[in-house]
Amino acid sequence: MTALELAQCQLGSQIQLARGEHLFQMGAEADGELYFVRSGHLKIYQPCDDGVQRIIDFTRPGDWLGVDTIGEQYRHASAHALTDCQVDVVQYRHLAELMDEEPYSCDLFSAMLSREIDRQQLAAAILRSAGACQRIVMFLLQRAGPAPQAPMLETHAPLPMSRQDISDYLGLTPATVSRTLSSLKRNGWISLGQRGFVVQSRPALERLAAGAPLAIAPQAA
Amino acid sequence: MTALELAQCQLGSQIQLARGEHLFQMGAEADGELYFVRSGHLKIYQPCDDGVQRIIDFTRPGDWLGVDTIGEQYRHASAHALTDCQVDVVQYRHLAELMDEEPYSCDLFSAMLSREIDRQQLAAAILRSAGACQRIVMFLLQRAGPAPQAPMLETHAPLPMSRQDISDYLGLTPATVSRTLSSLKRNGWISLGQRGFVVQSRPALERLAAGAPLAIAPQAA
DNA sequence: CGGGCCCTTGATATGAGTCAAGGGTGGTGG
DNA sequence: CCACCACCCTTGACTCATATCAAGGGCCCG
Repeated sequence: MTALELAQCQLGSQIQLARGEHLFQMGAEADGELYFVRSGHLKIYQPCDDGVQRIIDFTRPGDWLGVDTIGEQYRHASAHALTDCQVDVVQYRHLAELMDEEPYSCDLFSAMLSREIDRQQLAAAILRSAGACQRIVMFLLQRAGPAPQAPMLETHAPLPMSRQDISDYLGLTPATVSRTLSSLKRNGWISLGQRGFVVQSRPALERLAAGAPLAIAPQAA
Repeated sequence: MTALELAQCQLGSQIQLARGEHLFQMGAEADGELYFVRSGHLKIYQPCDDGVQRIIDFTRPGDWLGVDTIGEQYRHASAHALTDCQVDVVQYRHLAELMDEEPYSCDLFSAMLSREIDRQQLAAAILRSAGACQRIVMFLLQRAGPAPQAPMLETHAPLPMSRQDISDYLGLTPATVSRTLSSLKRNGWISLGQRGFVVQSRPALERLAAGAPLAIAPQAA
């Protein structure tokens, strides 16, 4: 991964995206371009026929984009900036050349694609088996990242997408997402800010993610 | 793809699996082995804690297995033969060497992984947005493959997995799957055999897959 | 021929969706 | 700088699809 980062340091040009701009649109020429997100958040979605959009994924800094379109001519989805973003553009052709020269870069790239497959399989598994509350809590824990060193000090995690986007991504409705978040807040597990949240009891959330039921509105912890 | 097939022709050893055998188990050493299914059907699943198993995927002849574990030490899932199978074993290391020598083989491999990512994204999108009937019909259409040349001649498609497996894969219950299949049969869209089915009205199924509602038990076509 | 397992089917329960109204927040224009 | 407006978020009541529970039947295997 380090090598890959270095790779795109040298090979890629950089673009700035303002909130609301598109990195690419579904159906556009892919041109063998991959993207590496340096900062900011994007959503990947397919504009569905009836105006509704199907959210495929949200990116975080350090993610790659466009890896589902290697060897394909046209983009399968659109990428929309939820915040201002810095994105590196990397030609797949350049990576391929690098892979010819550097012996291990090919392994790194394959491993990256492989991890992406695994990530998608995990997401699908969650959609198959988990209920609304479980999905939402898992989503929050993913966004919050790994537990901080000092257990008392929980960090503020950004949540730059709309409830509609979240619900679409999780296969739910905005109403259900809102209700569940409110419940979590009422119980004191999390607190909600404008465009972010804070985990206040990671153990409780992990219990919920593991399948524990969520009481509707009791005060107890 | 042709090149990849050729590749594993020369590089891989072949194994025979009898129905019920495992190709590999979750947690086993991956050893950088990939698999190419020549014939037969397998299911990929994760043995969940409570004995229930989470179906990740079903393979068909021509599919690759283990591509989610490149660069990982241990398997993330188990592969179980639903029928007798012929599987080619390919060392990732050998593929990597091939990629160093043959200029385009690297592109083919990347494209294969990329398609796999896309496949998983599509599966997740279906789980997010489609109801029970839609999921089942899409599943059947996938299994049936592309429409045959002679529209009248619909072929018999195998369905070697149990209802439990299907329902788990689609995020439903065996009861719902059974009910829906019965409805489809009653309406004359499909016919069901022991371990397979026949599409009798592909247009009707495609309407359903596109979102048309399924009447409960009318006789009309 | 007998037994177990899976599939089918019915009745009922429940989680999530739908519809709808009210409130907060951010953005825009005066 | 303030006020208005639009959009999104929240919350409630109700509906509906799908899960659950349970019983009966058929197929395959021993």
